[in-house]
Amino acid sequence: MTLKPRRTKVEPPKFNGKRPTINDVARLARVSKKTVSRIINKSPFVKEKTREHVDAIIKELGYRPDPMAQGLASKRSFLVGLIYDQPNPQYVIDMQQGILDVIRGSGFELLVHPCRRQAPDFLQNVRAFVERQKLAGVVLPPSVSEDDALIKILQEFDCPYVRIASVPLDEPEHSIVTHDAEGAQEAAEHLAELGHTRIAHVSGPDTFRSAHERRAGFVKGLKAHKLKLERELDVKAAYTFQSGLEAGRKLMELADPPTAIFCGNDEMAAGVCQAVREAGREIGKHVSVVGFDDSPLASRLWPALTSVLLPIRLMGRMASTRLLGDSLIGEPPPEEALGEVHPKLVVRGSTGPHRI
Amino acid sequence: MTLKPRRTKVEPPKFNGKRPTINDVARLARVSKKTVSRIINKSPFVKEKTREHVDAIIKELGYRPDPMAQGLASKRSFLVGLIYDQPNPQYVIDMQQGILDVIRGSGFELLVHPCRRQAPDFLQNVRAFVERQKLAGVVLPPSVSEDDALIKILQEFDCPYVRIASVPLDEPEHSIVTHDAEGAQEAAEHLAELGHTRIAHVSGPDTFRSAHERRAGFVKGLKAHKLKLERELDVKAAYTFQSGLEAGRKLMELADPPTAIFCGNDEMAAGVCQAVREAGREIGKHVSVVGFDDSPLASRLWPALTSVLLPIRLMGRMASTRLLGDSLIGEPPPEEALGEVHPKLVVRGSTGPHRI
DNA sequence: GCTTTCCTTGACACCGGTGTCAGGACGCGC
DNA sequence: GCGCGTCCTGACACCGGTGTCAAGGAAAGC
Repeated sequence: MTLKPRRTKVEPPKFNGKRPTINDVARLARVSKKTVSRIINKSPFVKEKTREHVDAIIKELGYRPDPMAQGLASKRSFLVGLIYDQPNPQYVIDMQQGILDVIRGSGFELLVHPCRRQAPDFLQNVRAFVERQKLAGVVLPPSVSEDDALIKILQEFDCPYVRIASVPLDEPEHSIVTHDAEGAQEAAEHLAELGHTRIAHVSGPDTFRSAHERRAGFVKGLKAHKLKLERELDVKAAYTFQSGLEAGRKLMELADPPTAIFCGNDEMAAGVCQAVREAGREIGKHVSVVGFDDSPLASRLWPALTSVLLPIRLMGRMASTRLLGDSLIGEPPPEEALGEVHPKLVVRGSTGPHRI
Repeated sequence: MTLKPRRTKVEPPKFNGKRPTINDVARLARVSKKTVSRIINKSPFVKEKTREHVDAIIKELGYRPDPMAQGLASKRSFLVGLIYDQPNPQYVIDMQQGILDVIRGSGFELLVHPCRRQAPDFLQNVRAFVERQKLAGVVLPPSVSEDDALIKILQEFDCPYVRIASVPLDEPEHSIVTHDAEGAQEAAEHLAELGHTRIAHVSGPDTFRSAHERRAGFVKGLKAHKLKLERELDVKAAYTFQSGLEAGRKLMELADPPTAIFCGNDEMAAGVCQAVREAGREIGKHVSVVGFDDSPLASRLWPALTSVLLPIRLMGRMASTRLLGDSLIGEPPPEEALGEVHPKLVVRGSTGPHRI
């Protein structure tokens, strides 16, 4: 309830009781409103001296352009859209936070638009959203980033976009690549090096490209150790806890159950852990489990989950930096200017050496 | 990758290659644009026949008013703000989802605005946000809902708001009450009825009213069973996993540690569970643990966490229903029209009878 | 010195709606 | 038939910016 006392309210000098407009600035600066407009838009065709003079008045008045008016006139808003179909709350929050890290203070705002890609009106819905809001750009995490029809619509409306994908796309300037396969490969090798040979995989749904990538990287990692993914140890699930639980039960019921399980994400890994326990076996001892995402959940489980870390917040920063580019004030930190990230395995208690 | 085939694109009849405007509608309907404006704003001063005629043209053209233009002219946008300072991702996601449940399809959109209430520029920041965007309304979950200075700013800009609070406020028409104390009381009684007498509490930070309420309700529940909260069993934490872990360790180091622990939220409960395990004791057997929120985390832990359920998504629906009221199409479901919710204890494996 | 060219600025229409207010149509009482 | 109130509609200015284009002034070329 008690907070530090705040600075006394800094009342910005108001004009005639209300917000100053571009007309007020123009009048006081004795220039046309068009010149003021040029200055707030950083047009290069303004004499240095004029700019300084007007900038001073702008600061004095505390003038800030009205986004609605700008939007109406220029047919482009200052809203960034985040369109997603993601079951994982932490992913969404981190992504939002990353985008906000970048746009904060730049005059842009974040509009969130969850959707269900499977819904029959998905495209109509997104089309209406994009068309009406005249978005400054949209960030597309998986799996919407993989929807070609959606991309077409965005192009049709000249709406800039950045796709976040697990593999390089044909338009690198509009994408952030996460190389999921590398992380999965690392996970497989980690388990193989612990001596496991009967290693199972619980994969995400077909509708996610990442599910394929993670599985493929995993298989590749196994192959590097002369192992392969047995058919009965290759289970499909849905990136949800419940589906992981069911997949885990199926694996535990096998005549010769696996001693290690790599899961396509942490939610499913949590479900698998529960199934392992139900079967009376101990995580990290009888059965090693690895997740993917390194969500907070991973460290809250017991034993804590070994998982593949994806720097989602950084990805959000990268995506919005790409999107807005020069519209932003100042140079972005170098790491944000990149277009790729690499997953990293975080080893915790849920994986341990194979016991005979 | 494979999705059900979608309906073929329903191309809305466009006007001259671009979106139809109010002028197009007016011209085709042979009325003034003002009359069209009246119709889209559901003004009662329009003859039934005129309305039908114009509505037909609107539908035929697929006309939708431009939110920017409406915003500029009416000085009010169609954006709903969610201003929050919440460490719990699941809370935020659920709240967002609840709001979106209601506004979807009504032309409103959701703008997210996380902030740190402790930051020196907190008020300036929110003020700028509200002033510039001319929000249709804002939803204020705890703890920002408890900030009187913030409320004043919103009133100053005539920005409608709904506060979500753990106790009734002095403006019931602008608030959703969650009665946290009831849930905490229920948790205390549950533990007492299991035979526990040395019951600890790990509370949230002072900056959250809910932390007080939950503690107070808990104490009340104890009192009903002639128990009281010992000073050494009353630990303050910060609603985070890490702080819960530290609080749990402190409790486990006591000469006479508690046999049951009620935590102000699930994150802290997860930390406490970990501390209990570190101390070599078993959850639900040697030490019972109860959380608050019933977040997904609760059911993913092992044993699953007994927790107090708060219907956050419903709260989000209620809040936005209140906010937008008549601007929404159709009647809201009765449950959403209410202004109160009541927490409910969900018993799982983390609590069990006291053993001597 | 005069013309040409480039740079800088402003006038004005326009973006797509809403607010104000005046005026026409209509029904009613006398 | 006239006056009056009610109901409905449209003309027009306006919201606060941006796009277009032409003009003014300075610098460069002859």
